Amino acid sequence: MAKPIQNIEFLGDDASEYVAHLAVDCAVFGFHDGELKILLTHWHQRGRWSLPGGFVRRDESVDDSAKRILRLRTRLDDVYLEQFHTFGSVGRGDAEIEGMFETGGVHAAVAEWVRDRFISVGYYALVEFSQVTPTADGVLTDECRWFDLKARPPLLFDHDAMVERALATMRDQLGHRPIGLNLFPGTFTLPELQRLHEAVLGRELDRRNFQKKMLDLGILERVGQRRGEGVRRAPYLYRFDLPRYEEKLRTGISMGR
Amino acid sequence: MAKPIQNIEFLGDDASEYVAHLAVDCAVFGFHDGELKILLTHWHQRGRWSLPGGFVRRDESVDDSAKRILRLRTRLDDVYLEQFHTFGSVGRGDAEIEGMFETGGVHAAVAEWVRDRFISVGYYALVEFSQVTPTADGVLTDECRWFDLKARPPLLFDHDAMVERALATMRDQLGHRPIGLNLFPGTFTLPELQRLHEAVLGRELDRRNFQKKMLDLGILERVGQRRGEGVRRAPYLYRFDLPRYEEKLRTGISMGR
DNA sequence: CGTCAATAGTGTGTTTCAAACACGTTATGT
DNA sequence: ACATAACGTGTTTGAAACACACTATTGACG
Repeated sequence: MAKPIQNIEFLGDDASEYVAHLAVDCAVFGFHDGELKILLTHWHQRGRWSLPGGFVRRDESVDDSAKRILRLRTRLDDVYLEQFHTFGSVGRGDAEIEGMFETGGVHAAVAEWVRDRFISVGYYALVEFSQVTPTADGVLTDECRWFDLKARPPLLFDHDAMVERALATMRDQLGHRPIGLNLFPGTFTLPELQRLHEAVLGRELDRRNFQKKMLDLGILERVGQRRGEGVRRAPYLYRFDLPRYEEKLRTGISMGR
Repeated sequence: MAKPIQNIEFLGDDASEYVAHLAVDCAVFGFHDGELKILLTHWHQRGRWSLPGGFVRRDESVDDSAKRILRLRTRLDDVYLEQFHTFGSVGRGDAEIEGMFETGGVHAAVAEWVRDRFISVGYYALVEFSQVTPTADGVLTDECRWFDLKARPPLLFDHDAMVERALATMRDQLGHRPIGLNLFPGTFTLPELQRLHEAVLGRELDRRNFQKKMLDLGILERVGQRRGEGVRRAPYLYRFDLPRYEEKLRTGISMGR
């Protein structure tokens, strides 16, 4: 095992700027090469991965904490973010934290603070894959990168359960908000959008009904034909018609399941 | 205004048994006389009402806190309980707490603790109206009783927003879990069940489709005919067929909207 | 060099089932 | 008998499931 952490400067010298017992973890989703991706950070002492997380400053809302943590790990502002569940078991992560912090050092109080009981508020984020610059904090974690959701490693703490819950929430929301808007750059094709929905739902959809439904919503605008990259017909490119999209959000979208 | 509180024994002498900054609030729903009811507690210093709430003990999960708080206010065990959202704004409830606690007393440290920033985890509960014995804590609150959801008073803190969110969550769940099981005593009639669904959804449903759907689920069992209470035909009584109900929960219920 | 197979996308159906809506019947008490 | 509310059996409508045909692109090959 790697040596215990002594430098916990990122918390401030005495952690007094942060709300005790409270953490935020983010399930950050992207979409690339027809696959749903998730952003993970690597804990060098454990040699294992977790969701990006952080603590709540005394002067910011929990929502704002999530935004800040996300900005630190992705270098992105204005990200689509939604709280999905709060995790408050007694033992969550004790085993993983054990031995990770120096108890006798200058930051003994901070080590104590970190090893105390924690409740974590879970958020999920939808981001444009190509816009993200994955960034580790360099203290607890030494690497931050995308994983294929389906091929992700087992995670630290209770983060596997968090991912499952985040996905379940996304599935529920998929009928009410077209999450493609946040995951794609300006334009995309209907087959891409469909693959995204399939990845979230975990099952295949009927192309004809899917296209009918999406186009009938009236929030998509065809912008041209994409140059084909292989031996096949080129699909049309679309973009979201933002005014109509906002209107639909108000009246309540229904995109079935 | 009433005099500040000095006796905060319910927290323990120094609040050290509780997790700082963390609270739990419960939206407790019942159903009676064809109306959806909510349980509220009255703060005598403020002369206003709030959701029943409490703090998280260091040795219990947040879910268990909610169960304990519920037991204290309803005298009921084994209640259907579900977390719906965590509220973490910076200013939530500052104005209402201000001046409610004695600062110079024996419990100065506790007063400090209570007036510090709080994040609250919201739960909603579904209970059998007639089984509940509403019980105030007698310290912060002097009364606890049912209100018609539609005729509830404006609540303290951010509890109005909490109720709205709890209802929104219930509406989403209504399609997946037949919440009637938790709100009714053993037996009930289909018109009653429909009125419940209508109260949650906030709109009327078609009786014929509703009955068809509910009966086709195969989780209801007709047990007899109720004596009519007025000038009308008596409706049939039903009860949930628990084994089939559990089975349906596994395979995933769909009751439309 | 044309055409054909392979691939992936698009367009227009029919069938099937659930939601919306109409109408008639049954039980009960005044 | 009539007023009331519950119950039962429809038809119409719209969305989901599923079938089939057409289009565009490119590389292989006679």
